[in-house]
Amino acid sequence: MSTATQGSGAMANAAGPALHQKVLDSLGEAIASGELAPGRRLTLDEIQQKYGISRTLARDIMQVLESMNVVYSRRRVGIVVQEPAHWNVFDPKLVRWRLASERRAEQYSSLTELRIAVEPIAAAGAARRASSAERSRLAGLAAELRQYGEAGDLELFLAADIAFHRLLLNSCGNEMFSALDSMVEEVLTSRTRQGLMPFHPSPEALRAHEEVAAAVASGDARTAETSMHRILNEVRNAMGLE
Amino acid sequence: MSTATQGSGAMANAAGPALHQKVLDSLGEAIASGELAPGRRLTLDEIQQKYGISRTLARDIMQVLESMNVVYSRRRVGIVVQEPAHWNVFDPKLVRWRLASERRAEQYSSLTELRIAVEPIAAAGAARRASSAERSRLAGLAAELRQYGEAGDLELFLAADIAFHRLLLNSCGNEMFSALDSMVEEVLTSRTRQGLMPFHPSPEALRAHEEVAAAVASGDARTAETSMHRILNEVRNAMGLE
DNA sequence: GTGTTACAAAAGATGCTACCTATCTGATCC
DNA sequence: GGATCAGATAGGTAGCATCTTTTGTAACAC
Repeated sequence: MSTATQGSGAMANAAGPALHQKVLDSLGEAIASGELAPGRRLTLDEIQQKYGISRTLARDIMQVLESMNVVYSRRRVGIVVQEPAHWNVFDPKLVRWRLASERRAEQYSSLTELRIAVEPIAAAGAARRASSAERSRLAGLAAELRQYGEAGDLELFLAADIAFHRLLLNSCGNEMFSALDSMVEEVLTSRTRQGLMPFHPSPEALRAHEEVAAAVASGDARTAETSMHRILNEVRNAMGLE
Repeated sequence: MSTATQGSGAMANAAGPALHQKVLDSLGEAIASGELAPGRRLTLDEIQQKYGISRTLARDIMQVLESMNVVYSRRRVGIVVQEPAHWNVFDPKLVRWRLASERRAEQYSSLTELRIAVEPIAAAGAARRASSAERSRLAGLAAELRQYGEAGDLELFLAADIAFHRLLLNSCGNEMFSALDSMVEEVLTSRTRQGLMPFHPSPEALRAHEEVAAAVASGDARTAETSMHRILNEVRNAMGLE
């Protein structure tokens, strides 16, 4: 009897290796969107049956959600969706889920405010600590930005803009700032793609990027910071945060 | 034979419910400290035997570490420690592990730079969006700071300082800033306790806290931001970041 | 009759063993 | 040097035992 029913497992296995990922994303999005509201109770059995997965897998997935403080689990009670205030909102998975939900506007505005806070300090850090290769690459990207911006090629402009901001975050010598690079990319991409924040590169923005690059190149932290601040002030105004 | 060895499980079970946590922390600290260097390969079997745990538990724990981008796992290869550049350095668990390691100084300096970036913007946000209860409580905390600071009671001063900065982050209306509150608490606590950054509340700092509270109370975002900046400038100087 | 404590039962996570499968890697063979 | 094959190892499945917490109920006191 102990080995008679083993065969059934093989069938469900056909779904490929990313089963874990799929269920985790599905559950994560349901929570991020509010479909599974805070306080809502789940059980492992429920998850197992809903997604047709094994208990082990359901446990693994819940373990990950618990480690993100998105749910907590207690014996006899089950698995409970946490209040959003407890979530690890810096986890890239959670950011992704929130951006995929109806509430994406809130996530964008939080991320933008975070950029406003972090990027000027990152620019100052880069001016102090970037390698010479990074400094010159930054200047090259600023030149590209002008070129594509004036030519009106939004696609190439976006690519250069992403590269510029990523490089800055990665060369400022603070690994926490560096970890924000993919989120900044997400914001920049979406404001071009989804038109949530229409963007025509203004002469001021182009000039400010060049000033940041120049200040970083010459090691002038204060100017780098204020110039970056100028870039983000436009963003701030465009989003109506002020 | 299939059920003969079931009894052995019960014995190992006596260790309490937090077995998971214990092994996770142990492994996390080993990685954060560099004892398990990037590129180092592990296997589930290894983990199982080293900690005397079951495969299920070992898998759960690795799943969590993988979700933090601290390791990645591939079939036939095993579980590989990631480069620090990929880590989710905003995960509170990871911050805790890094603060527990020999490299805690790096973590403190990253966190301090993050504070310098975020808190002024948070102060501005609070001036715009805090509730009236929050505004008045902030003013009360500023008064407490002066009282305990002048009385020389470092312990009570620390408690009020933590409460002040936490409240500010929690009332600024940005849930990402809010999520940083426990990390700020950690930094404030340690600079008092471990004397890593000796701190005697200066008259300027006391005054700046009051100015932030007053600016938030009156809804003056710009003043709140610059006053908070002044608080952090002292921190910056004290840490020799400039 | 009402409230309070004590105990029993059940629900559900926590942990374990055992198995099979898919996939990658490295060695072997031509 | 390229194809083939064997083995190692995570990914996935099943089922069982245990421990904790809740809840329901019974007994008892007031």
